[in-house]
Amino acid sequence: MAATHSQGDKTPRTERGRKTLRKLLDAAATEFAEKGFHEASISGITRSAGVALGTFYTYFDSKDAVFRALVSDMSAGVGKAAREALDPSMGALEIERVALRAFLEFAAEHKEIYRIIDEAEFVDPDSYRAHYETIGSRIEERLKLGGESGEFAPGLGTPEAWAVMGMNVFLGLRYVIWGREGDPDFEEIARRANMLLARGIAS
Amino acid sequence: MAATHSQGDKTPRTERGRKTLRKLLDAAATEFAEKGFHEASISGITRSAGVALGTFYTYFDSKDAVFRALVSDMSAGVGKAAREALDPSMGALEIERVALRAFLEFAAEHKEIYRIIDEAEFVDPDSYRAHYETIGSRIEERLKLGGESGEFAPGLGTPEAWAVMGMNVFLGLRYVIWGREGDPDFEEIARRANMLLARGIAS
DNA sequence: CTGAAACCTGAACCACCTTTCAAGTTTGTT
DNA sequence: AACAAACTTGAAAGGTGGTTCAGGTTTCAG
Repeated sequence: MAATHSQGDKTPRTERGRKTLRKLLDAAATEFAEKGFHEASISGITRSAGVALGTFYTYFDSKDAVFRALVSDMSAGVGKAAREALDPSMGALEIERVALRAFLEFAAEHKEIYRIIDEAEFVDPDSYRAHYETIGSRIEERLKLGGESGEFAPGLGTPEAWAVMGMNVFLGLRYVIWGREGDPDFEEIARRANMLLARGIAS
Repeated sequence: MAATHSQGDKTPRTERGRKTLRKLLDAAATEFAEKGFHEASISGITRSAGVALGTFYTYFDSKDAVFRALVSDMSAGVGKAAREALDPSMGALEIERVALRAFLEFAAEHKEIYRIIDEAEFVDPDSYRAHYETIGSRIEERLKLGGESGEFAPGLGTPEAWAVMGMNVFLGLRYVIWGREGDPDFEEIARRANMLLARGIAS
């Protein structure tokens, strides 16, 4: 997952190099999540990684480059986590419920990731867009599959997929990132969202 | 709408002052929307406003301050536009459809606003959160009203409200901000989202 | 008309940070 | 062991842009 960055030829060739790169990526994730892209500094990253300032440029061409590397790694991580939680033998509706619950749990354990991906809207718009279009396509596919199996209405498409994605993201924002005392747990949230999805809100 | 900013005592006292402040706010909105908060510069703002650099500090304490002033003005603008499109005599479901269509149309005409409010997540997190919590509360209220009138299921609350808000925001992102050739029009989007809301997606 | 307050000006100050580089150290291969 | 390539170092170059300020101009109440 950390192999295909294809920027010049900065890939480390020795064990020591690989370790330093890993330290830099971890430090960068923390630094960017804590301070945001612009407040974060390379010297902060190298300090917290325990290497000299110049070492950074052995592995990355620029501040933007390390941010981009992080976004694509993390976007891949989200996708992987979602795929692993799902089991094609489940019913279509059940899949959506489990996907949302898995998403909420993943978000809760990786809040940094979400701050970084959100900031990509401004620092690296292409990756940001690619991230949501990939997820949207995956949801759309699931909806179409559900339509074919007869569990979902026929004719569902991109608008419904983006509606579902928006639901999920905003429930994550409200109940994971901004969660409060006394909020319902993730299971309950996923259940209610699934109810909305299944029957709508009309009486 | 531009009266309550309460930062120190920088409110203009003469006609000339009010005009300069307006010019600065307009220029700042354009500059921030085009370049984003960090790439935008005070000197760019004052240049495009046609005043000297130092004049900026007659009206704002800092770059952050002018951004905050913009966010709260714009957040208020969004709320106002939504309220004006709605008519309490409409059915509860119809209200949601019209609200979404109005939101999409408003977003299409004020794309700058959305870039600025999104960036507030990083520059002015409190305003960002306040923005969505206000909108969420308003939706929740509508859902509860619909529940009382018997048009909606009883027991709808915060999770459903945030789900609806997320739907709307992401449909705006996909079809307004990232709209493509051949996309369905806003009326069609609102109709499909409303269908999902009414009956869900189960067959 | 007149003086004080409001407003405007733009050069200079200043703090901060990304990026470069020449010199030194470590690693791995022959 | 010995050498080249990989890696590390940190001082300093080079920029940027927010913020200040002392001095000038405009406004407006009395």
